[in-house]
Amino acid sequence: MPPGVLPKGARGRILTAALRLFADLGYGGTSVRDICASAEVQATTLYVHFPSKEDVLAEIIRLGHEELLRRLREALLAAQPDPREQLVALVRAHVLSHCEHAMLAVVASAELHALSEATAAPIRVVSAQAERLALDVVERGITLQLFNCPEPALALRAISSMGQRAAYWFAPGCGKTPQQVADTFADFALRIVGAQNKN
Amino acid sequence: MPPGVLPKGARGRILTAALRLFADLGYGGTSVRDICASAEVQATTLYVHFPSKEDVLAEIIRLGHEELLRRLREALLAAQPDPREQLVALVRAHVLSHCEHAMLAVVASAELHALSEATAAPIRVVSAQAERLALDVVERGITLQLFNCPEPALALRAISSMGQRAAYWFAPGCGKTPQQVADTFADFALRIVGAQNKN
DNA sequence: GTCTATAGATAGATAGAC
DNA sequence: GTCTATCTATCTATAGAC
Repeated sequence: MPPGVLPKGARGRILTAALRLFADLGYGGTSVRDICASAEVQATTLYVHFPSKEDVLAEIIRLGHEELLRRLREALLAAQPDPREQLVALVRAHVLSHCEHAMLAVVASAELHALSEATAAPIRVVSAQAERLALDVVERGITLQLFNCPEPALALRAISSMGQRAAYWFAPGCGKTPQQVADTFADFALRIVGAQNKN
Repeated sequence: MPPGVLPKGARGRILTAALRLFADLGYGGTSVRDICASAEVQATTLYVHFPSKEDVLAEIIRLGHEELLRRLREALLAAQPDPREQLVALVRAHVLSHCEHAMLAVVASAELHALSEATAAPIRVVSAQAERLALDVVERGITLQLFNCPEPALALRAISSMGQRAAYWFAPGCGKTPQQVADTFADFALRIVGAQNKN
């Protein structure tokens, strides 16, 4: 879990335990009893802090998507105005977030379908804002003739796919550091959009 | 479901219904009763054809991975010996398979963790064979100095990620045909590995 | 907030008549 | 192979004493 967003006490322990179990066994494969046992609270204490098991999942997924959007915004703000640098900054932040908070990213994307449509709707808004950030950068790069990319929408799908899947295969000790993966995938993103060399 | 692999009669209907439900609700979110109702058989008929719900999932996942491997092998055999053509053929087959059998691909990858390790092991072997095909092509391209690719393992991760994720977002009527996606992603793959122009 | 007890529904799986 | 009936376990969620 990203630092600072986790409530203290039983509520925070429940979220942490639920995240780990949802990532391992899936939402449907995890019981409220499992979560409470892992959080070391009584089997019914979850209902003191959340109305239902689904609300626990919703909170985790919301935290996941908001954390990603926050990091993408931060990266874009700190980048030089050159679309190439902006794309590199976005991809690096995207990949790092997925490697460093792999379980959160997995649950946030794989279990979104388990939420009711009403619960998922505001989360989809956050997710759409993140896509918008990247689309604006790519379109500006094309307009400035710095990118040679006939299918920008598919290019974005491809680039975000690389980062999303990293949450599944990346593990500390897999032979790469998150920074190496982020740097390499940022280079791949530049190749995909057909970025001109800087010099 | 790919043609020709589906048994006739109740067993085939059960597999078809289970695939749709696993894709929509997840393995843990689907009950045996749901499957039988959707397959229009009695609630206990599933146990005539399968020892357990997990065996239904295992069969679906096995079919999914074997179908993908079959298509990749076929594509590679039909390709010119130039690593660039081979990579294009593999990526096209990979993307087409994931677009045309999206539910199968989603279930085969997302629910693999729901299988016991003993059941998953032979399926992982099939999956490893598919990776091997692609790795051999990329390494040969590097050896022949047709590819400029300092991180071949990460390049393969990136390329397979594009195709895998396509199963999630692609839908008939999304504005692209499977062929368009396949052609575009094959081009992205060439860009990622830094393929030299042919002329 | 934490405990025991338990409601009410549903899960996977089985038995046996036909 | 199909049906009815059902076993046993487990699920989410609630009630109420402390």
